[in-house]
Amino acid sequence: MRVAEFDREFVLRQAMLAFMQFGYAKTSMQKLTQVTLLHPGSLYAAFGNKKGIFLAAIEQYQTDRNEQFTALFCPTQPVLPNLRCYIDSIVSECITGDAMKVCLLTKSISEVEGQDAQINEVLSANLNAYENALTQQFSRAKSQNEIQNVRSAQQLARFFAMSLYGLRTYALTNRDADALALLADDIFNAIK
Amino acid sequence: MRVAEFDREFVLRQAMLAFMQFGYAKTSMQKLTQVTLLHPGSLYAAFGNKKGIFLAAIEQYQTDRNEQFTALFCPTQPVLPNLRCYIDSIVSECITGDAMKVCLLTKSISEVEGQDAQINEVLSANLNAYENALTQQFSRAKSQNEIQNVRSAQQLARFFAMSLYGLRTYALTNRDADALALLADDIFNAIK
DNA sequence: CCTTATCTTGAATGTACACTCAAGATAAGG
DNA sequence: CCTTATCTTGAGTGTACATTCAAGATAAGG
Repeated sequence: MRVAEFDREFVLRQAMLAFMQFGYAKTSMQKLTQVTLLHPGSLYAAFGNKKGIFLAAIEQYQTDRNEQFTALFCPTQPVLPNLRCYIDSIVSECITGDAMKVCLLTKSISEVEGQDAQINEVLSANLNAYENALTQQFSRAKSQNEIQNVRSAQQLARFFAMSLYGLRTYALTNRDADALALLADDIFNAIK
Repeated sequence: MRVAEFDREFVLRQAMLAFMQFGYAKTSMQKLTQVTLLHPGSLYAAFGNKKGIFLAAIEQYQTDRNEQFTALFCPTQPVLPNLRCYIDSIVSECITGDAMKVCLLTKSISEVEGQDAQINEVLSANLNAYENALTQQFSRAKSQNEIQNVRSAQQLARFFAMSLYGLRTYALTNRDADALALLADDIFNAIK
């Protein structure tokens, strides 16, 4: 007879940013109440427990990323320039140094791998979906003769995803714009 | 008038393995007492606090890795075959699924980045040293005409290091031996 | 073999955490 | 406007944590 007052998307994006910045273990419920502007009772009523907030935040993260992805990789445009834009946007995120410099999925799987089966499954599924989305793009690039590479679209997607994971990790200790730009060039050249 | 009874290297390697498996936050002092077979008092007397144990474990990790590295990259042998062996050994570590499948340095920097200045510095310094060691190898490979790549030795080293960071991350959700072998091939081809 | 400095032991301490719950507030239905 | 279901509030609870410390054990020096 009464509707929830808080904005679910706002709450989950705030939680998402906290998890990206501090990691799962170091994001306390107190910190979550602060950034979401919700009290413990409301958070527990809405999401069950800390793990529930985390899984919901991951879902929100993936939703947001999918939107960006489909917006950037418009099917009427050639793939390669879009891929280039995509890499450059990631380099930008790495340089600015805010929470988005990390990928919530890879940061989380690196932290909690082997600790919770459910979290592992969700993260794996999302990372696989990401790889599949990239495979589709490489497949289209090949069919449009944008890429004359002998490697399969899946293989190119895997290499590309792997490289981006590495790029974000590398950027954690070297935020030099030129160095990251050169690495981005290398990645781009390696998938052409 | 009495000498310490425990084997410092054993203790630090056990701690190192725990930190690699569980991460910094989830490796409790209780767990450290279990794996090191030492009581809290001894650990605190020897290393000050948990952070001290962590930093000492990182030092041990780097010492061990340097030994392996200099053993593998013998200066009388050509570089490229050694690099190939090196990648393959990392792929093996990723597949076996034990603690060594992760790099303590990158896993730690991913978890605690921005949380403790001292830990950040130590991890950054060690990762830089790793990049420099790789640069030396690529430099030698170029001077011996093993590599006709136009990119600088430093650039090749950065790309190689980045790729390995990515490979280890990728392997966390896809431990398929064939997939990892193909990615290893791609990395090797991209630096030749 | 006795002294003494140092190590070892593990129970105890204070703190921070995830989580609960009962009381209070508020919106929809009649 | 009153009822009632649901949300909000925040103090409270039990647990797990990092850390301490005083008592006991043990090796080296004289």
